[in-house]
Amino acid sequence: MSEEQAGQVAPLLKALADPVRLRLMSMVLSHHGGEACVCDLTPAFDLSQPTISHHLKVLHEAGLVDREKRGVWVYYKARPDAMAAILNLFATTGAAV
Amino acid sequence: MSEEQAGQVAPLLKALADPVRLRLMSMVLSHHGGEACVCDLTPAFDLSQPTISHHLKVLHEAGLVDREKRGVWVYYKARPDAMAAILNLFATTGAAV
DNA sequence: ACAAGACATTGATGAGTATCGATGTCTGAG
DNA sequence: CTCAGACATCGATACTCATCAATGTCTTGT
Repeated sequence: MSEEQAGQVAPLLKALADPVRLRLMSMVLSHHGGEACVCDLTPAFDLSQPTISHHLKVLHEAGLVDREKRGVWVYYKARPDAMAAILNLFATTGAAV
Repeated sequence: MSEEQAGQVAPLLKALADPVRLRLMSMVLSHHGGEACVCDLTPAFDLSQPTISHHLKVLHEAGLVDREKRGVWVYYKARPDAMAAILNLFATTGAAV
């Protein structure tokens, strides 16, 4: 794998490489409609609301989730292209095992 | 995904979530016999030998690679079970996209 | 025994990060 | 307009990490 490709994919993995963000991502993916608002996610953790907000921001800035404000609530949704990039990484590189 | 599962997989991703370690892993996987010695890996980077040794240690402690000393050289090899754990993560969780 | 080479470990430093409490911003209800 | 609630941002703190130079540990060749 090229140095450039590694530099592109590593930030995606970095954003996912946290138990909280991994669960957040999983919850967003498995939620009805593939999206979830913060109020759905926060209660599942023993963490403060600003901390969850921080983790969601990390996922968003990595390009893993989209953000949409509807009324009082903010909904997060997985970005298929980012997920595909990761799947592609392990499908090609990981297939050599 | 469960809190326990997240706590198990996150360290694996964390170990891979670095451009240098991603390339190291890729080089090990694509090398002849699925293994490579440090002398094969170090020259590919513009980093000091201790730094490469450090990254290999991180991959090893995460359980992603095995280590074997043969003569003067140390060979690193990917652990199929760890790779499978990651593949499984994205095959199940990521399939929902 | 000695020297050289391959790799690991140590110690230090600067950069990044997870977390919280406090505070700010927006939206809908009354 | 005012108030309450949902979420983000800010500032601070403690912790982790990537990197290097220096040094240590083996192993092989002479």
